[in-house]
Amino acid sequence: MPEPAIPVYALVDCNNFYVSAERVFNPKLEDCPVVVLSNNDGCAVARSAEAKALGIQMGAPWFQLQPLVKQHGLIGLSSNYTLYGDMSARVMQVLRTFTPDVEVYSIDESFLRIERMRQLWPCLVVMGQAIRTQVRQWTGIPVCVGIGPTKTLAKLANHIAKKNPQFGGVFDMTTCPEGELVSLLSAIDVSETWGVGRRIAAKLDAMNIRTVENLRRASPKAIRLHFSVVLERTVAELQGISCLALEDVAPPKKQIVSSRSFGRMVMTYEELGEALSTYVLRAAEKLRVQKSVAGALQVFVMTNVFRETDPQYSNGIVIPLPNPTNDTLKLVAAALYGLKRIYKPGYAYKKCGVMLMDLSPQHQRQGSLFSQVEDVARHSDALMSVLDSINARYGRDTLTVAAAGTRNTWVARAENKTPCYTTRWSELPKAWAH
DNA sequence: TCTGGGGTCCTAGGACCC
DNA sequence: TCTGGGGTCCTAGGACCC
Repeated sequence: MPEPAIPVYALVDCNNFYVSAERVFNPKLEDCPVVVLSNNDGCAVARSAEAKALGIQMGAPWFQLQPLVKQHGLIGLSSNYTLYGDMSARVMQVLRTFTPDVEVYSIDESFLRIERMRQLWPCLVVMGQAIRTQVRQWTGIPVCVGIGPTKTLAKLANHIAKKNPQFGGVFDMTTCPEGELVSLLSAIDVSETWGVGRRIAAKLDAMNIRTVENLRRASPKAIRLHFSVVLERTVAELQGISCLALEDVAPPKKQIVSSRSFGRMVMTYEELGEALSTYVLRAAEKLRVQKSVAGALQVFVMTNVFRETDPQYSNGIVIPLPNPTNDTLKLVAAALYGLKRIYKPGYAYKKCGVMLMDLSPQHQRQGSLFSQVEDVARHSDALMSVLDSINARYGRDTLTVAAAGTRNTWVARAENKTPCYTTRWSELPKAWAH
């Protein structure tokens, strides 16, 4: 009987991912302070090292950064999620050439199970370096690698690799002498721990737990008493006891949300309805990709909370769908019915959205006593697959629904968006020979 | 003038049942 | 005048993540 393997995890994390993805296609962005902005050119959601050095915080509103544009040549790019999604897929593809045991944790990070790789490489740091080199060479994206006996420690190892250039972008906690580890973890604020957010950090601070090392030394029982089982698990993970497994097959989503802020205030039911229908279209597309049907849908609207002197209103409503569906037309109809119930005239709306809930697998769709319903479902499936294939072939929104409107004057601002270099023939980067 | 979007999990408390 | 106990299910809200 082979011994059950003691796990070793690697966390591969792209450096300043959105900025790095933009730099692959525009070398002029190299060495400049660059931020990538959220939807509507609202806040900075990714920052180059130079931008971080200027003191720009995650989530800083773009309009407040204008002085830095003049003083330091700060560049603000509108987000290009098509590009980032495609670049992300390429990075993950490279990781899979090292091991099939890959969990894509977010658009810019993956966990790898690597204990079996020990036999193939002189040591895991060498393997980590090989990953960095290969990803850089094949995609242009710089990454750092953290290695540890649990996911939580691999995350911290990655943090150490990022913050300490002497490690060359790879840090292996499994071979680090205890003394050195203690001094490294003592220098990291407890809030850097995966699972410790603002609230918990404040509570821990009151208990004199301020560094990762402090939390690692805490008693899991005491932590369970003051917090929940989640943080108890985190402490165990810090102590090297693996509680979180690699999830290499992504479970289907339990809810799908689509919402956006508008480029300008929207007053009328008609315009809100057009925006909402557009979001339902997106959500329904995602729903069909994972082959699910929705049993309910929530609609919500809100005014601009930052304009405190404006009259404020926000509301939401859940619309049950007695026959779970992934038919865009039915979902749009339900959403508009919900909107009618909560819309109040006289307010300046800033945002609305839709959430698809009670998702279940499409093939488990409940049968009906009446065969007619089955026929209708078949027709709906056929129509939706035509819709999806036309839009996949000719671009999103080639085929849409009338309720989504055609003027769309409410769409978000995106004043500095780069081309979809990798996903549209017409926007391929051009190379000029001299 | 301008402040993002999309997820998951856990817990407490109420409704309801026997 | 006396007024149980235990279980399940559901939901809202709070915490976290990127």
